[in-house]
Amino acid sequence: MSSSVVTEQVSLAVSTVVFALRPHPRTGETTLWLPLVRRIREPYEGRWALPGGPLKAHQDLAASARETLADTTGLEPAHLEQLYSFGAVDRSPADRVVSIVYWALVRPDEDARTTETPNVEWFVADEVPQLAFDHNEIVRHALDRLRAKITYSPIALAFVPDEFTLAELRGVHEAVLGRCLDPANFRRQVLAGGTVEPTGTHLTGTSHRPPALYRAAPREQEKSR
Amino acid sequence: MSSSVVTEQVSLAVSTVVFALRPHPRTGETTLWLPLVRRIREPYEGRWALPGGPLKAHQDLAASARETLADTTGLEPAHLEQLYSFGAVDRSPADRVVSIVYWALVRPDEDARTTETPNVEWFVADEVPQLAFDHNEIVRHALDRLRAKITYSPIALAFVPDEFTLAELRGVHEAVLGRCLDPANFRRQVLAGGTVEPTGTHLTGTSHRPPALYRAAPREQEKSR
DNA sequence: GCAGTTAGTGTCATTTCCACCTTAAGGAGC
DNA sequence: GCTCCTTAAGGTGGAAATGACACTAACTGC
Repeated sequence: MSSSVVTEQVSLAVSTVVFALRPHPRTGETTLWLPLVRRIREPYEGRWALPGGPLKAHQDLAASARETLADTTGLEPAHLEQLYSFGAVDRSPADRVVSIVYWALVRPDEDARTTETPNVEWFVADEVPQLAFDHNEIVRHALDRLRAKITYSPIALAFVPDEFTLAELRGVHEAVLGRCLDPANFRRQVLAGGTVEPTGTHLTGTSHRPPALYRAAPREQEKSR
Repeated sequence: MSSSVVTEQVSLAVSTVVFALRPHPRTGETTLWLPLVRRIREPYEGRWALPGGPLKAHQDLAASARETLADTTGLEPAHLEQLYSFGAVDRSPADRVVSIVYWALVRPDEDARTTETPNVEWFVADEVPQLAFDHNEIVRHALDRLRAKITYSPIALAFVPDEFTLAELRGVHEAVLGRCLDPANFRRQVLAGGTVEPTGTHLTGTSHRPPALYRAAPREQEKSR
């Protein structure tokens, strides 16, 4: 009977898909990257996997995601949001693990502060190797969500510094969606949305017409979902 | 030490918010209802709560939701989808419980087959009493999601029988959104969407012009999200 | 046949979206 | 100084989607 109690055990983990923007190693275009952690024990020892860890009893879900991120990669993302929970019975070979997965966005300045260790490495999001568990499926899920959400939500702001030009913001959209956007129409849409406001200053030293700087507008309410 | 192991324990439950359409007891307009289960032990003994139960080690998440639904309410929903996972440390007084919550839609025919017991009762979704745990917040979350999703996804089909008139389908949208829709514009949008196809037959015996019957079109691909 | 009721179509004004053009404002080179 | 080049910023017009509403069609009940 005691052994059946052990097999009835379901353990709970929290993992995170972290996205940052960096130039693609071959094309040079900015694209999505994500950090992976090398597994140092079975199952899937040696394989790359999403950063994560077991949920502690005294910790909220998002707090757990933040902690393991800080511990393993040194990152403190600007945006963190629950993605989905994965709980297929056979997703881990021996034991039963349910993973609550978050996804996060980090700014370039934060991104540069990543801990560099042999067991943490960044990959182009669309070219990740074969991962441990069902993590390839999870990454796919996160990419789909990010690309869908950027079209109707101002999350792109989590990718840019406090003050930014509309061209920078457009660059984020273009990198995420993987296609060019009309500068004029993009400008209109963003300004009409009311999610950004001009700082009144301009960026100088650009060898062409200086663009206006903007910042995130104080939002009155944010739809979670 | 052994007692600290006990407090480190996190248990995992799966609950479901089930929606069905029924006439409002006062106004008579069809509105959203959901079944609640009376708690028969502490904590929150006697309070109403969402149907749910602990996750078993051999069961997928959705399967667990289906099973507890069948056991407690006798329902087999036409649509079942993961909503969100709730894991605040203080959401259950004594122990630590993380709930993975699904939401479901049932057709009227299925709805009528509900098990009637003193411990299961249906409530108007916008008028639920104070519930156990954070279940009021969860219901609010599910309502928001349903109302958002019905505007860009053909989930309304999960509320109607195999063959239906466009007026019925429009009634579903109106009940969920709580406002009237223009019949002409609704028809155009639905037909342009390609999610339904005419059966070629008409509904007879209506004491006015017989409406055409439709069924769900075989969808090539469905976006999860 | 006529009234009443709902199904289904047509129309038109308004808005949004999208492609593209024009002008503005700087620096670099001469 | 002037011209060239590059990017910012705004304007324009056509296509498409949206929404309000009029109109015709088909049936029942009297």
